[in-house]
Order: sequence, then C-alpha cells, then structure tokens
Amino acid sequence: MKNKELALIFEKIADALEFQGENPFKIIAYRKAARILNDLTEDIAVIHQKAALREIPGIGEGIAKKIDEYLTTGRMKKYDEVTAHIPDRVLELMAIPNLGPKTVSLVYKELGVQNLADLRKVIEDGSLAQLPGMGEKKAQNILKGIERYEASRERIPLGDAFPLGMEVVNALKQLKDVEQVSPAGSLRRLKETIGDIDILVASERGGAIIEKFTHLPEVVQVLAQGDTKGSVVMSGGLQVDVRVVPRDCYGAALQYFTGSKAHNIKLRYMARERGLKISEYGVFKGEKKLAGKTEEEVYKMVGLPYIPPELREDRGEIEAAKEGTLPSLVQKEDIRGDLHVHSKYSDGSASIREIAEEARRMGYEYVAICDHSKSVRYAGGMPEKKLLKQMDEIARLNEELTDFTVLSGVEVDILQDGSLDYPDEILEKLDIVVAAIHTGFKQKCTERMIRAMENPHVDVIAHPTGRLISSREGYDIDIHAVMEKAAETHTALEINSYYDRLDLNDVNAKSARELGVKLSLGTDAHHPHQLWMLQLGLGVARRGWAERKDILNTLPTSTLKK
DNA sequence: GCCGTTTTCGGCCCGACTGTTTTCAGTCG
Repeated sequence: MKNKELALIFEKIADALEFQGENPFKIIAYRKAARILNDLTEDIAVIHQKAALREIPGIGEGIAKKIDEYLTTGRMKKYDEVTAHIPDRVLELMAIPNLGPKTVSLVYKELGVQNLADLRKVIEDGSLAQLPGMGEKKAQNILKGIERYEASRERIPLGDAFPLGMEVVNALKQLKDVEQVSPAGSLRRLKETIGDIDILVASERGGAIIEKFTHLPEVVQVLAQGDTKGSVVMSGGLQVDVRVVPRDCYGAALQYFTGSKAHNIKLRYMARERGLKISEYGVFKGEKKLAGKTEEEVYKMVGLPYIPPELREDRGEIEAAKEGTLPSLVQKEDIRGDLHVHSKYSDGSASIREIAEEARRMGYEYVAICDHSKSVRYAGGMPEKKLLKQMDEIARLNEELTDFTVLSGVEVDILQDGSLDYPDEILEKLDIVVAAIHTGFKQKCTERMIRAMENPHVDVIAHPTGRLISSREGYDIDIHAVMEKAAETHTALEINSYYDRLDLNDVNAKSARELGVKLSLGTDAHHPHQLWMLQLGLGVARRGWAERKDILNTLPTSTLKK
C-alpha cells in the first residue's frame, strides 16, 4: 500500500512550502491530505483505480492529480521541485520546539545553517542572536528547544501516559480550591500515542494550584509557571501541562484543549457561519458570551449534540452529529469480560484461579484463558496433553465458582501454510478459539489468515496486523481483505488491548465495524495487574465508533458461548 | 490547495505568550 508513502510525501511538501513562506492555507491543504491518507484503511491505489479520489473530502483537483502522477509514474514533479534546492536536514530543524519555519529559513539563508550541529554552532558563537528580530533570549530558547527535542523525540504509548496522567489528575483533585479536573488533549481522546499530557482545572485560584503542581514529587524540570498555565517535565521525560480556568469557562476550555485541532477548526468554522465565535473562554456573539460552562452548551450553540472526545478527530463525526447519526458508543459498563488472557500454562505468570479472582473483582462475568499453542516454543506453547489438563482445571474451577465463568480458550498459532497448530478434534472442545500469527511476518499473511478463518472453530483473529506501537511495523497484510473474510465467515477481529499493540487500531476498527465485523476486546495480559488495559482497547473501540452490539464481549455468558 | 443555498473567486479558527519591537512577527497549542 502506498498510502503512508504518499502521506509522507505530502507532509514533506508542506514542510518545504512552509520553509519557503508559501501561502499558509496551501500548506494546511497538503497536511490535511497527508492526514487523510494516514487514516485511510482502503488502498489508495484501489480508490485511484475506481477514479474516486475526488470523492474524498480534502482531496481536490491538484492533489488528486499528484496522487495519480505518483501512482502511475512513481514520481511527483511538485515534490521534486519544492525539495530540489533545500538540503535534506534543514526541514527536520522545524521539529525543534521554539524554532519555526521563519527562523529556520532565516538562519539557513543568512548563516548557512543546514543541520543541528550548524545550529548549535551559531547559537554558541552568538551569530544567531545578531540576526534581525533575534536576540540572546531567543537564542537561549532555541537551545532549550534543542534539548527537549533530543530528550523526547517520540510520542509515548497511551498505556504509559494514562496511569501517569491519572496520577496527576488525582493529585490535583486533592488540592484546596480545585473545583473540577479532567485530562484533556490526546490523552482524553485516548489516542494510541501521546505527545504530552494536558490537564484542565477549574478554579478561581490558578497561581496557587500551579505552584503546587510544579512542586509535585515526580517533577524534574519546570518549563513554565504562571497564573493560568504550568508546564513541567516528569521523571521519565514526559511533559505535563496544566491549565487553570474559572468555572464558567470550564466547558469551553475543556472542549478547546481536548481537540483535536482538525475537529476544533471545523467546529469554529460552523460557529462563524452562524455569526458566532468559539474560543477557550466560551461561545460569543460579538462581545456577548452565550455559553461556556459545559461542553454540551458549546456544541449546542452550533446546533450539534454532544460529541464524545474519542470521536473528535474530524473523521466524519461532525457530519454525523449534524445528521443525528452519531453512534451510541460502547461503554465501560457494557464490557462483561476479557477474552484473551495468558496463564502459567504458557508464558503468563499467574494461575487461572488468580486471574479469575482479579477478573471477578473488576466486575466481569467471565474471562477467557487463551494460552499459546504448541509451536510457539519461545512462549511456552502447550502440547495437546497440557491443554487438556488445563481444560480440566478450568472445568473444576467453574464448578466451584457460582457467579463467574472461566472460558476455556486458546491462542492457536496460524502456521506457515495457514493451517492451525491443533487438530479440529481439540479445537471443537474449547469455548473460544483465538487464532494468531506469531512467525513468518512476511510469509503470505493474508492468505494464511483467510485460511484460518475458513476453519469453523476459529472465533477470533488476535492482533490482526501484528504491529507493535513502539517497535514493529506489523505483518505484510491486506487488512481490508482480512476484514471482508471476517465479515463473510462471522469471525470476530480482536482489538488487542495490550498497551503496545492496540491492534486493530482505531481506523481499522471503524472499517471493520462498517463491514459488519464483530470486534473482540482482549488484553493479552500475562499478569493479572495488566487486566486494566482493557480500558485502552475500549478507547480504541470507541475511537472506531463501536457500539455495544459491535463488541463480542458485551454479550452475557450463555449468548457468548452459543 | 480546497471549497461553495451568501461565492468558480476569495475566503480559509482563535488566542496567548514571548521577545523584539515603537506596532508586530513568530511560535505554540
């Protein structure tokens, strides 16, 4: 698929145009095209073949032509032109905080700065500070920006940011004069990776709260501290921003700081059409403030129902809200169990009883034990005999438990030829069969998965794309073909909720749902204290517009078994 | 570059902060 490739090209064109001081709206158009391509699950080449490029909102004549050119010839003249006279590393400098396109362009033209090393040099020898509009303070700010850039170039997985964010939220809740606290930004939208943690506080005493915040024990560096905003680096290198607003702006501010940027831009455009203005302080008609205390009010002023944070990505939610077709998203209370947990029988570290106890404590009705099958040696895959023994233990445990069910399952390997790691006689005895690829990521993965789904005993495909957020691209796979087969064979696709997987991801989950595929939430936990991660998978499901009926594990035990 | 029951041309989201400025440019979120 060339989707990501094209997205990268448009992103680079945007960078180059920004560097050259082009019309900002043109730049926005290229960035938007890049975002759309990144979010697309369908192969852009297929859309191109159907001559349907122009039907995608945000893709107009110019960009459609460029996509066509690239797919037909493998080159894009525009890209070659705009990048021709800019050294490769220069554009990367724009990613440094406090350093934007104007300054990069200036130091390049005036001082010949072409890379990070050059930049450091002109700061140290003072020549940057001499440039028009520059000064010593600006130079020092850029230097700080370089430090931050080098310290945390990467976004971190939601699963790392989430517990830390909640810790800070809880610490702030304890403070005097704090009326309301909420995560904001990408953390509140439960995006799979987080750049920095944003937290919003309602209070009339901002200064005191920010003061306390910047002195939390985990803080290693204070980046900014004022009456309304504080910004710190926590141990581990993650940046946390806290903003304090008066209570009558809290809703507007929460809406504003939750984003996404694209969602907010569209919303404010709608406000303009109605002669209104939306800012973090409220909704205004001229000088007059019309709303701001709650998010609901803000949406209402532009004629929309409340839109849950997870949907706010400008992926059609505003249009759906207008038409009254927003999904009624699956909720935490709807989830009745975890459908993918490992025990000591393979590479997990807890007994089945311990897992069951923790799952019950969490309010679940069931948990599915799905240990590895025999071929997965490195993960302690079970020979048939061991699996039978496990089934036995589960049966005995279930006799003992009155209000809880342990489901006997397996994570059976899909072998190189697409056959399964256990014979059908074994698989048919199990409550749930989850099939997965663990080896041969480049070997005909699509065909293998399709063949696995043709086996009537396979209920779920685990981590269907195989990606790891922090380290791995995933299988060489046509996920769209897999989804279509899943719909045809009534196989569920997993939203693996382990923090580094989140696989399917949000956009794939949305496509799957649109094709009528059921989704299965499982943590892939190897220890009971990882069961909380189902919240992350639930976030992905909600970001994928999933309703209760789309999720396998909203079913009660008896229906699920059937 | 995109888009259209106010437009095929002329718009395109909004405010804060900082540092360099005599009224504003650049950067950020």
